[in-house]
Amino acid sequence: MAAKPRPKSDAPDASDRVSRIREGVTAAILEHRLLPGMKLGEDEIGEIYGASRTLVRTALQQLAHEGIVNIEKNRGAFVARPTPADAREVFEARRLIELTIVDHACDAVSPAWLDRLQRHLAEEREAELRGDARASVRLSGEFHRLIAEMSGHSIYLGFLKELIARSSLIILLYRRHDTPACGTDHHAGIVAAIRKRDREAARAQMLSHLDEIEAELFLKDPAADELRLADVLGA
Amino acid sequence: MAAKPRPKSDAPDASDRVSRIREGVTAAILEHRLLPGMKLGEDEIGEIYGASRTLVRTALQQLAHEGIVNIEKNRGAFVARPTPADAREVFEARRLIELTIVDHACDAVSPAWLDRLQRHLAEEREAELRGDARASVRLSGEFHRLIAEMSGHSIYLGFLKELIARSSLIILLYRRHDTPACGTDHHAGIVAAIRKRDREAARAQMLSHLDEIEAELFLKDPAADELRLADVLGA
DNA sequence: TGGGCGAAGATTGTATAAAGTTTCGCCTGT
DNA sequence: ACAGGCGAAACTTTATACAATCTTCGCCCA
Repeated sequence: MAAKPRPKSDAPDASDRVSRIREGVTAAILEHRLLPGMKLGEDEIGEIYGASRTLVRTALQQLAHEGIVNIEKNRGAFVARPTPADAREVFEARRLIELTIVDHACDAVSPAWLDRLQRHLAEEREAELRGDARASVRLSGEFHRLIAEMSGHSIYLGFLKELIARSSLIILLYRRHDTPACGTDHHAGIVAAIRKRDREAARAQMLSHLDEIEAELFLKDPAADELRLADVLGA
Repeated sequence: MAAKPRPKSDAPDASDRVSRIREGVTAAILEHRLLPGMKLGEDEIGEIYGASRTLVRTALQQLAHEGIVNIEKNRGAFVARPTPADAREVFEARRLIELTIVDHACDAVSPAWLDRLQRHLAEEREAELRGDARASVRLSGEFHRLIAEMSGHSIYLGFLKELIARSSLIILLYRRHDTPACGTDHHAGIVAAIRKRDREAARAQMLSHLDEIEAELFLKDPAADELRLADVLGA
C-alpha cells in the first residue's frame, strides 16, 4: 500500500534518508516517547538511524523550522516546550486557517476524497476502540491534514502541518485528563457537513471542534509557573 | 536604536554566518538582482561570502523552506519561480492572515509603535520620491512585517515573513507596469486607522490594499507564456 | 547530416576530521 | 566547609575530502 510510484517529486517528504529521520523523530515526539525539553544528541540519533551527523543535522534544522524542536547555539537540539502563550497562538491560528480550509474542502468534495475521509474515520474509530491514545492523537492530526490537502491550497497545507505538529505537542503537554477520544464524533460531523457541501455547518463543526480541544487544555497561570520553574532548571 | 541588548537568543536571525548568507541572498532575490529560475551554485555563493559549502547549504535549505528557493535533488538550488496559481494562493493567505493581524495591531497600539510606524512611512515616501522601485518593494514588505510584529503573534509573524518574501518575488515577476508607488497612501491610511483603534476601518484599508496589489498583477494565462519565454532564456 | 552513445567535467550528496565552545568535575585557597 | 577557578571531556560547529550523480561535449554510425 505504500508502493505508490511517484514519477517525479510530488511530495517533499519522499524517501530521502533525512526525511526518514525527520519523520521518525517527529513520530517519537508526537507519540510522547520524547518528552519536551529532552536533548536530541546528533550522535545519538545518527547511531539509531545509521546515518551521519550531517543528515541528522539537516533533519533537526527542518524540525526546528517546524517549531517542534529548539536549537540553541553550541548547546544542541531539544524537544520544544511550548508555553501556554504559544498554545493559545497555535489554536488561534488553527481556527483562522482551518475555518477557511473547510470552506475550500466543501468545494473540492469528490467521491475519491469522501472515500478517503471515510477510511480515515474508520481508522480513527479503531484506534479509539483499542484505547491507543498515541495513535488517536496522531490520527487526529492526520485528519486535519487530510482536509488541508483536500482544500488544494499548498500554502495552507504547509502552515497547518506546522500547527498540527505543535498542537500534538501541546495536547500531550497540557491536556487535563487523559482524554480518551477528543472528538472523533466531531470529525465525523465535519465529514458529513463536507459531504453535503454545507459550508456553514462545516465551519461551525470545525470551530466547535477546535474550541473543545482547546477547552480541554490547562492553559492557566499555574501552568506558566510550572513552566517558569522548569525554565530556571533548564537554563 | 539597534542596540537592544538581547540577553540570550531572542531573534533567530542574529549574527550567525549562515544568517548573513541567507539575508544576503534574500536581498539579492528581492531586489531583482537574481532572476527567478537562476542557478544558485553552492561553490559560487560560498566564494562570495567566504564561507564553506556547509554553511551555504544550510542557508539554502532555510530559503527553500521559506519558499523563495527551490532545491532539486542532485541538480542544485534555484531561485523560485512562483506560478500564477502560487501567486493567488499567496495573496489569499495574506488576506486571511493580515486582516486578523491588523485587528490585533489595533489592540496593541502604543506611542512607541506609532512612532515606529510613522518613521517607516517617512522612509517609504523618501524611497518613493527617489524613484527607487527596489527599495519601495522592500520597504513595503517591511511595513507589513512591522504590523505583524506589532500584533505580537509570533506564529502569524513567521507565516507572514514567508508570504511577504514570496510576494516580493511575485510582484517583481508579474506586475504590469513599473508601478511607481503601489500603495504608500494605503499604508498611511492603515496606520491612521490603527491609531484610531478603528478595527473595521483598518481591516477595510488592509483588504483594499492587498486587493489593489493583486489587481496590478498579470496573473492570466499569458503570464504563463511570458514565464516560459524567460525559462528558455534563463536555462 | 542528424541522432544516439560515451567519456570527461562539473556539481551535488555524504562522511569524516579538525576547531571552537560549553559543561562538568576537581582542586585549591580562604 | 564552601566558593571560585582551572582543566579535561563531550558536544556542536565548521571545513575538507570522497563518492555518486548529472550535464555536456565530442565522436561515431546510420
